[in-house]
Amino acid sequence: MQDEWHEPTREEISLPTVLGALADPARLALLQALHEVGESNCGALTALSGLDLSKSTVSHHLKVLREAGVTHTQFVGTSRRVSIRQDDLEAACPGLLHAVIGSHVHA
Amino acid sequence: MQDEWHEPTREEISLPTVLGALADPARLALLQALHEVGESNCGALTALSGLDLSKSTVSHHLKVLREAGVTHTQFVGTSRRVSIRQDDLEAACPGLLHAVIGSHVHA
DNA sequence: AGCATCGTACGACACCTATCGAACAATGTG
DNA sequence: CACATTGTTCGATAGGTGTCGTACGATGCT
Repeated sequence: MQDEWHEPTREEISLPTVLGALADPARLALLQALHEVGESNCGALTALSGLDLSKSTVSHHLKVLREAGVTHTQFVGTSRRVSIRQDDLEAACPGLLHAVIGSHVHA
Repeated sequence: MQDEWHEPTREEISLPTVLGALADPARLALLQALHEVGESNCGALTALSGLDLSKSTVSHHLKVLREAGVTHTQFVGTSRRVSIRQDDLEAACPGLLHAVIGSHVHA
């Protein structure tokens, strides 16, 4: 496969798209878990987030986060290393990530 | 008609729902206009936001914002007075409104 | 009363989305 | 090489969403 996906550049990150990516309890849970653990792979993230979703669904959610510019994904063997693009998000939507992570998610 | 709609209490405001309400360029534009002008009615808001949308569509968007707990709506004659629930939002999702309003919306 | 104005509600349409299972590709391990 | 592991992709399906036009209701004005 390729070495990386297409992820939006910092300038391409758009507020509505980011908000849309975060407007889902499952993705918020994934983001929360990711924030607590720093970086992780898909499988571990599924467990950490406490979500009961199929592999394909989690893969879909991570894709949405990635394509919105929220997360960065690297290929590591058969696994993926997912992390939050904190600096890029701070530049594109100042304060947003902190506000979202700060709120305890009462869905 | 009645005197007010059902709007969620401060405790009922949920992060995913608020994010979902904000995850639309039209609603962000309405919110931006509302923030600049303080409070307004539906018609004026449509003009101020620079949106080219039908009455029913704007009405729909304002309903989404209202039901998410983002805005408060009062009946004033045949018109409506719409305002942002700044305090409630700050209590439910600290920093979120400021972060969203702060970002210049490049949709 | 009659009419205009402001906004909501409804039905319709096209489109997007969350979810799943199954099939597939890539890599690591015996 | 055969097999297990990790994710992605595809097809399907059910349900949500943005948009519009039209019809309606409430209020104000003449």
